[in-house]
Amino acid sequence: MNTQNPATKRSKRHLEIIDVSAELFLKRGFNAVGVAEICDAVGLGRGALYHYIGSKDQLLLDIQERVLGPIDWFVDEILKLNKGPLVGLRLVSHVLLEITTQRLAHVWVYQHDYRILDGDDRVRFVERRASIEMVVRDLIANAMAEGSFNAGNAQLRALEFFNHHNYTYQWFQPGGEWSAAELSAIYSRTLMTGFGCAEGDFEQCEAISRAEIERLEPRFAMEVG
Amino acid sequence: MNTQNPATKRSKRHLEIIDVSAELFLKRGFNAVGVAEICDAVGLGRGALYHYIGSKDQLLLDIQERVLGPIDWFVDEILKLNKGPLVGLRLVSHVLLEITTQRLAHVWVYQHDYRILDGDDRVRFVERRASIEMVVRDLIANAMAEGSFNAGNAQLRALEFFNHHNYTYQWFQPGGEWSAAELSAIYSRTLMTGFGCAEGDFEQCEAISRAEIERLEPRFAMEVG
DNA sequence: GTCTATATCGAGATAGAC
DNA sequence: GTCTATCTCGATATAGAC
Repeated sequence: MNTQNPATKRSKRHLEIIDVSAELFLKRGFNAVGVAEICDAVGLGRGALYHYIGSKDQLLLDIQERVLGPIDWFVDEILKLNKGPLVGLRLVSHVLLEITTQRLAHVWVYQHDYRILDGDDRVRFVERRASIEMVVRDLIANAMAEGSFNAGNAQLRALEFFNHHNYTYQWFQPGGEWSAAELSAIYSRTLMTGFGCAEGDFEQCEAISRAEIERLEPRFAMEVG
Repeated sequence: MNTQNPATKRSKRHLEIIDVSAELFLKRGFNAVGVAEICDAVGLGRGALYHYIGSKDQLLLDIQERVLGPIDWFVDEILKLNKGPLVGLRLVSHVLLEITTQRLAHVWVYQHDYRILDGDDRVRFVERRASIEMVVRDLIANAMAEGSFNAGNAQLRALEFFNHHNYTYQWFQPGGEWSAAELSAIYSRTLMTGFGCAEGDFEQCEAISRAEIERLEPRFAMEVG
């Protein structure tokens, strides 16, 4: 498989197909769902479907883009803000969980079916993922340097950070007991305290972060919607 | 798909096929690997392969058994030990990471391809997984009750515990920087401290746990090997 | 136990009328 | 843009000789 990067603006219909497909892939995985099933779900014949999607593999890339696109945007905003490493981490936590909950099906596919990619698509995917991981690692290294966290291996701490967030899609239930905002606050407290952050520092970080989240929210909603 | 539960003792050859298959599924997923490829990898024709595996779906169940079997065994031992909730959690952490690192390919398949199961197989799988989760939730509830952890929602804390552990297979590299034992110690410290556990309590738990791990190790090796 | 040949099915994708 | 008919391929599984 080797597919072009999607540069074109997608029609409303195309977006609908992408989102419906993600829901189908969620249940049994990308490979187990046939294009016939997608046709039924969106109410189109084979010909019309292929007119939009190009290929089934391209559909996988489009689903991934709807995960990584908003995250990349938000992470850029975080770096521009430059409010210190603790706030930075708290905001990364926020965006990871917002996407997990708002695009749950897409995240399932993103996390599970990327192994189907090969060639340039695979390379691009891995690089993009690595760049977000580097941002987190650097934030953690800065938090250690300024004394907010205990000294330690920043790389391993970053892996712990992603562990803690990236498994959430496995059990999260929309309309259940917890919202993304609540989970982010709880996860961040557990992690930062566990990394040696003082209570007072965390509370201060929490207050600043909440204000920034509120400020960024409308633009983020535009980006995701 | 609906497959019988594997009750029979498996031959050495059969085990080899199961393990080689897990390695193949690791890279591109269960559905993307054909039986032809498995035949090539183990050096058998179709007929001989099917003589051992019964069906490709049964292979999936056998792989899962090689993850859940040792975990169930170890968790039973932990409950029999009854050394308090902190030690219990520390030992669950240990076994989860030992299996993740010693059976990395199997864990990939276990985590990724269980959605292919349906009917009774799916039900059994989910129930088995839930019973381990309940053990952890109860240990956490006990830790809260005895004051070792801050008060809070034990269910959510259990989800955080599994988040932190169960994503490790995604990035763990055999022969890399960290061993399962090291990761377990680090994860447990992060989580317990993050859950409000005092340093001293954790150190005491750590000492007891290490002794128990050493004591159980030979029998665990038998179980896994 | 192991082989080869084959049955049977459903997959992704395309052609070409409308 | 959308449809139906069809192409081509590779999948799991089985049959039956050795």
